[in-house]
Amino acid sequence: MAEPRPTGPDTAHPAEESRGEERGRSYPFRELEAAARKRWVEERLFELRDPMKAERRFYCLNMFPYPSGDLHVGHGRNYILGDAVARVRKMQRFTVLQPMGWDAFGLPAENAAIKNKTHPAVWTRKNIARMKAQLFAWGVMFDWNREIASCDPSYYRWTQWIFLKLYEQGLAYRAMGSVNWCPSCQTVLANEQVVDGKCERCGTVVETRELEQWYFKITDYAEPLLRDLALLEHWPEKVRVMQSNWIGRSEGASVRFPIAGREALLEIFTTRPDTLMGATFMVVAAEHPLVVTLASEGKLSPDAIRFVDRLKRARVENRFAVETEKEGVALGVEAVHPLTGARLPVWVANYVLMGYGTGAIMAVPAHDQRDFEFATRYHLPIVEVIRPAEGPAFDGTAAYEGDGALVHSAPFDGLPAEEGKRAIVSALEKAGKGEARVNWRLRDWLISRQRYWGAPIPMVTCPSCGMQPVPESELPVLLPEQVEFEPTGKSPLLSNKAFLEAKCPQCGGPARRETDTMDTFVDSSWYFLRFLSPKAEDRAFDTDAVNRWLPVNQYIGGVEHAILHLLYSRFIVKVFQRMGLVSFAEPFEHLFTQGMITKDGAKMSKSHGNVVPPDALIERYGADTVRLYTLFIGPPEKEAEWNDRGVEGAYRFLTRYWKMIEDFTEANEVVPGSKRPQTAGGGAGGTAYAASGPARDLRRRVHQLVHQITGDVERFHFNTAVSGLMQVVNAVQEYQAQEGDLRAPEAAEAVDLATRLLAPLAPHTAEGAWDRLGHPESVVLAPWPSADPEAQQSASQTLAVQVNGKLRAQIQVPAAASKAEIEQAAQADPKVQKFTEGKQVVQVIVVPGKLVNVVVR
RNA sequence: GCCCGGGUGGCGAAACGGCAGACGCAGGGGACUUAAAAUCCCCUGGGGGAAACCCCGUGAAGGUUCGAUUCCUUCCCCGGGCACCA
Repeated sequence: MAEPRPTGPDTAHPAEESRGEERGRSYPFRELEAAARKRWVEERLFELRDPMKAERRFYCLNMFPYPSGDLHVGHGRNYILGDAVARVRKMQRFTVLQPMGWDAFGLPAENAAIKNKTHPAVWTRKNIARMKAQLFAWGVMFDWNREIASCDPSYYRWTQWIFLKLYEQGLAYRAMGSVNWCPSCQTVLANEQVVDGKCERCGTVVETRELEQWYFKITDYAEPLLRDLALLEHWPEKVRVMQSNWIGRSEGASVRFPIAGREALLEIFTTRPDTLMGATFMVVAAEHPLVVTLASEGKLSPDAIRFVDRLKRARVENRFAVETEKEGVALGVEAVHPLTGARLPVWVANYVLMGYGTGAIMAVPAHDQRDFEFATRYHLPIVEVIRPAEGPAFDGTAAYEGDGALVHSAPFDGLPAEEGKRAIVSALEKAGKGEARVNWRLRDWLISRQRYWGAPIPMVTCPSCGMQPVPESELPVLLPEQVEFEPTGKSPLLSNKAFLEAKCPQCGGPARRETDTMDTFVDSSWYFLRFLSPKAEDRAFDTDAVNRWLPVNQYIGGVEHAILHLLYSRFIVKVFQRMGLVSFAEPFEHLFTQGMITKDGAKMSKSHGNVVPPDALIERYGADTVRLYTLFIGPPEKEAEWNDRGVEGAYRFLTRYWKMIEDFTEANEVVPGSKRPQTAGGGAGGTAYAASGPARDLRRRVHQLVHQITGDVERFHFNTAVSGLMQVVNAVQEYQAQEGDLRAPEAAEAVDLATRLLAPLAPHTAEGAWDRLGHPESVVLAPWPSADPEAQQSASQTLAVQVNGKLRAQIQVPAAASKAEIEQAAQADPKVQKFTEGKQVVQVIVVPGKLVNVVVR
């Protein structure tokens, strides 16, 4: 994947004369864009040479894409935002790393390959070339020397190495379990890849199967993963909440109920140990070991057998339907209450899930609505044990789930619920029947896939030594080229004999290679570390460079990765931190999730037929127009509707900007690319500025806008930054209309500032303008302007005057006017007097620089 | 059900508690042109008025405040996340 030369893709457009269209003439974007990109590549302006030499580093990262083929304008938003941020930081004198890579393993390549009878590698490489050319055409500049692709053996070798490290730590294990099975993709899926009971990829309803699979023990890290969300203050609140919900911590108690007449214990988890004395029966899930044991002993009633079978089948078909009425069957066994010794019947029911807690609950119908409904239906006893100090208590029509004090719970009667919890838990501890416990919703990460296009899991099974990891020195375990990858439900790698045969690393005897491949989320959980040493052959990543450059300063991507990718990446980094391989706890400092771009109210997709391809737009208006419109369309974190007419507006603006540059250079006889001394620089000293008049007004306005735009860019408000730039050009135009030319130093300064502000947003046009303005250096290297606070000041100020909060007049006062003078001027205004006449002025509020409010009665 | 967002002109949207609608799109009028395109100028939230001006207006209703699109309470609608989670 690595390019030997520091060049962009060779499909870049040559400067081409516009065919018949008048557009290209007044604003020659084709020539400008070709020349600018050529210059950036030739001058290697976007390459990070030595990571260890960077003084002020800025790591700007876009989530690397899956190479699915053509990019549309929605994808573009992501890269345009990142590019704008990177360019601003560069102008602010940061050493910037903005790399790009390809999340290149995965099912679509395989499916496309099956359809088109090509190899997934061929399809993937073709798409990468295509997408790279598109990115280049957008003027999005990455450090292509650092390009990586997760399907490249030089990369997945280290994905396999990571697997081995996790295996060494006991964090990778193989186990039997209920797994999500997609019958269409013919593979297992992680919990995170199942959305509304359907396969995230293809939308097929997912089935549950009992299979032996590989897992990463992410649950070991549940606590730090949750706790450290607090460190991510620069992440959107929304994403942190989603992660927090997904990890799902709940505090409560683990309680063991002996089963009458058996050795077995029924262990449950509850968040309400205070209601222990109100437990009147027990419920287990259909898949619970107790049910399995009873079935194998032939002790299940025919009713129970039928019920359990039906439930299991229903779960396969529609296990996510919540509206189902609560149903169950008594198992014919009894649990013994750990504190009272009471006998509680054990039921199996549809509303208890094996996947959470222990798959068994104590039912407290008076204080849990689900238990209440079940108890009512099957006429099970209900005991009230919590009663509020005031207000409605349990009344027999619905469960009371609120707070209160314990009743019918001797010897705990009268205790407030919180104290009751503690007292009951300690009583359980004393009796050896339970203890306080934290329960997590998070499950282990299922990483094996029975598909071809992924990194092979580096394990072998030896008939005499058992399961053995492949030694590091033998990595990578290469993915064989010759396989049948038609999905059969079994790994395609089984079809390649040569691949299957391995040598046992322990005894040297014949062994069999693991044929599952890894979930592609493993590939993407560490790629951001690889960019610092993308070609290293002796290690996954360079610890020193990574410690210097991470956490990533700005990570940008779609909110659809809020859970999966971001959680896994955080997990892997935490594992590495514990191993001493990295010195930071979190991989991404600032996270920005951009909104989707829709067309005709829907997400762009081939099936909707509403995809807006960028190529024709770039051909017609130029990349800068597309960039500017994309940034202007709305707040970047929000969804936005694409509007072709809006593109015209951006084009018109750039045309006006370009006319401004031409008028300016003509009026001042500037020679492009000359070393002519600059007319003005951001607040350059020694330049004589007019004290008043249109030139002074222009300067003030422009400096105010520099201030505004700098703040906008800092806060990702690119839409208002573009609007601010439009106002700069409008101000210059108005000035020109008034004064007739652009020869004043204030005009020169305005043109200079406008160009530097434009540089990150419409970089090609700004580059061309910068050259016309006489700068020998690229605008990429120009300093970001700073607003002169003094220039923003005005000699007089316009204040709004309100009477009782209603706007009534405008007054002009000197900037230095005192509060008393302002009050007086406001009350002297005839329009104000109209409303204050005959009334008593109670109070006058003066907001400096803004308004005056005269309060009358 | 719980937790996040969000509701502002014809449209995309602006607005540290301080002049609601910046900037742009669309629309209307005009200039230039034989004409069109492009470009430039003016108008463009609703109502009243000849005008000056006045009244209303940020999903709804209340509240806090000299002043609320902004803060608080309740409710309605839209988008997203989680969900028989014990």
